[in-house]
Amino acid sequence: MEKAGNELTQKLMDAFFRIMRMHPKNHVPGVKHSEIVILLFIKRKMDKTQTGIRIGDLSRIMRVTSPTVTQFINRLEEKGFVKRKSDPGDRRYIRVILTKQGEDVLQQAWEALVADFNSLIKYLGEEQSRLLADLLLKSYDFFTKDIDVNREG
Amino acid sequence: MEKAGNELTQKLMDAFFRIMRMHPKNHVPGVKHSEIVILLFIKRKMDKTQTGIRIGDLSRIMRVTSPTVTQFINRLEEKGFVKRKSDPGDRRYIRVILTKQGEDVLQQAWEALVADFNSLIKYLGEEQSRLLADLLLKSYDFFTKDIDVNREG
DNA sequence: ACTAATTGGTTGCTAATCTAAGTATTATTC
DNA sequence: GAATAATACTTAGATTAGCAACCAATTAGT
Repeated sequence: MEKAGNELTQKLMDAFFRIMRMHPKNHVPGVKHSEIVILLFIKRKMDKTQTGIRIGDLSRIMRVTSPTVTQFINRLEEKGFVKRKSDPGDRRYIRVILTKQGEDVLQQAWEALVADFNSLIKYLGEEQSRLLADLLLKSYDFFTKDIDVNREG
Repeated sequence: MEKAGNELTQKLMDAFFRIMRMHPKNHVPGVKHSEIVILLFIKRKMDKTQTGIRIGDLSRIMRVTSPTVTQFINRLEEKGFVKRKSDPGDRRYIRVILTKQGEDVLQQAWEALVADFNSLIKYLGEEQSRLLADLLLKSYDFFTKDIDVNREG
C-alpha cells in the first residue's frame, strides 16, 4: 500500500486502536464504569474544596459535553449516589455532591481499580509504568488539542 | 481514601481512562472508523494469503463477538466495500474480500491515519513512540488475557 | 430595558458492542 | 446410515457512552 507508513506507524496505530476498543470492566454490579469515574472526580473536588462540583467543570475535566454529564448525574441521583445543590452565588449553577452511598460504592470500585492497576504496574515495572502514563497523557493532549479550541467556558 | 493507590497508580489509571474515552475520528465521510479497521484487517489478510478472511478470524483478531463482526460486514457489503464468498472447502465458512471501492476508501482513510500517527511520532520522538507502542500492547495483553480464556474457535 | 452570554436540561439520535436464539453445515458417535 | 454434537454465521433486541439541536432560566453587558 502506498504511503504505508513504516512499521512503527502501523504498530503505534494498532496499539492505540486496541486500547481504544477496550471497555473498562464494571467492578460494582449495577454501576457503570463511567459513573464510577464521575464519582471519583466529584470526590476529588469535595476533598479539595469541601464543595460540590459543577456540571460544566465535569464537562471540561472529562472532555465530554454538558448534556452528557447531565444525563450521568441524573442517573447517579436516581441511584442515590449524588445530590444536586443550588449554588447561592449564582442560580444558574448547581453543585453536585456525593452521598454516603456514593462514597461507599466509589470506595468499593476504587479498591478494585487500584488492585488492577497495581497489578499492571507490577507487570510492566514501575519505571515503565511511569513512562507509559506520561506518554499516554502527552498523546491524549496531542489528539485532543484541536478539540479544546472548540471547548471553552 | 484508604487503599488510595499511590500517585503512580492514579496517574496511570487516569491516563488509560482518558484514552479509552477518546473516539477515533472519521477520516472518510460516511465510513466509520471501525469499518476502516475491518477493511484494514481484510486487506492485510488478502495481501498475505490471497484469500478472504473469515468472520471468526476477524472476531478473534478484534476481540469482539462474531455477531458484531457480521453486522459490520453487512454494512460494508451494503456500501459495496466488501463481498462475501463461500468457502468451497466448508460451506459453514464465508470469506470476506475487499472490492475495488473498498480498497479505494481504505487507501483514503489510511493516508489520513498515517499522517496523524506520523505527526504523533514526530511529537513524541521515535524512540518514545516505539516504547509507547510496546507498552500499550503489553498493557492490552495484560487486560485482555482473561478474556482470551473465554474466546476460542 | 433590552440583548447577549452562560449554565444546565431534555430529547432524539449514533456508534459500537453484547446476548439470546436461530439456521445451515460438518464432525462425531453408535 | 441415523442421530447427536459442535461449529460458523445470522438476526433481533438490548445496552452503554456519547453527541447535536434546541430550550428555559439566569446573569452579564450595554
